[in-house]
Amino acid sequence: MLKKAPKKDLYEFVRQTVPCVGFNTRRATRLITQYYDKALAPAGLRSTQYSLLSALSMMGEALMQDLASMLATDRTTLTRNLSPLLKMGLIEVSAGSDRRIRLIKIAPKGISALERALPYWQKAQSRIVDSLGADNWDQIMRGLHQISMIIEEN
Amino acid sequence: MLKKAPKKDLYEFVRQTVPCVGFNTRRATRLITQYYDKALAPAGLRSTQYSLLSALSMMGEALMQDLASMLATDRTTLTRNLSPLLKMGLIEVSAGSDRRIRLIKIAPKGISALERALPYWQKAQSRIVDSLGADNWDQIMRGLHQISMIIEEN
DNA sequence: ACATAATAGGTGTATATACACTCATTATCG
DNA sequence: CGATAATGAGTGTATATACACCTATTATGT
Repeated sequence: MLKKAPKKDLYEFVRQTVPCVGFNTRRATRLITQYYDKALAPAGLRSTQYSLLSALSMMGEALMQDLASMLATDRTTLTRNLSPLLKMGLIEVSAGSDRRIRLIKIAPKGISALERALPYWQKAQSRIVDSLGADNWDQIMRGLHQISMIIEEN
Repeated sequence: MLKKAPKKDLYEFVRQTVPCVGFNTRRATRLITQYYDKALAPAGLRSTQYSLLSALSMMGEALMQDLASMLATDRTTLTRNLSPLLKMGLIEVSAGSDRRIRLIKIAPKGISALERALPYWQKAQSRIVDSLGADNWDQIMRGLHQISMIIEEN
């Protein structure tokens, strides 16, 4: 029954029968991640890796915990996410005066990688934002941040 | 600098400096998934598992591919997602007349698990939707479906 | 009928994600 | 100053995710 239904009907079906906030955001995010992963593939980066490098390029040197807050990932997830970037030489890790601390920094090779990836990201991004309209996207993004605040403010 | 900033400032910072659709949806989805995972933990289910059982309870018997379309996951991801549910005895897999096909069905034990989880889900869900307002959430959800359509219609 | 296409699904591998637990280092309090 | 608490980070394990590649079965064209 679902097999032959056009995509649009499937969306209606899903939207009307699964009201769960988690289900719908996760579903959309899977599609979005697949989309950006494919778009960034020619630059040799995955979505998460691009985001991480992007965040690092804006933050300068960062502690694991600051980065984890920024990305809203678990601290231990970040350790695993950094590992392929470290292996590729795109980031650098150094020790602070407090010997518990690791300072994470984007490496020159990481900056090159970001620059190489930028046009691919831009193309993927604008195809979505242009279709949505900037105002519409801004509304959605604000909504997502509202949800984030509701969750974290507890 | 980020360390001592209140959460609200962090959101503003993130929103203004990382415009990426993928980054923002993934970030919010991480928080949302963590939230539902915690909420559903007393019932012994993760978010994905609850969604899967939920979808199955609505679809009746389903092919792998229909289920994959419904959830917008890769076919092979679904195989792995089903495995813990199968191990817990919450779903059943049978063969169709076409011997390539696997028919997936929720098991009686799965229905019980869903029923046990429902009040936990309801509480988590309404805390978000009540805070957002139903109209607001509906807008966001429509926005996410719009993005999904833009991506899949290509 | 047989060679070839198409279809349904699984495995190997790599990354993404988080919890429970652990280790090392620093801060704090008596 | 020394015992204890707090802090910063890593590992073990399990699930989530998808791509490349593979197997088995069915459909199709001549």
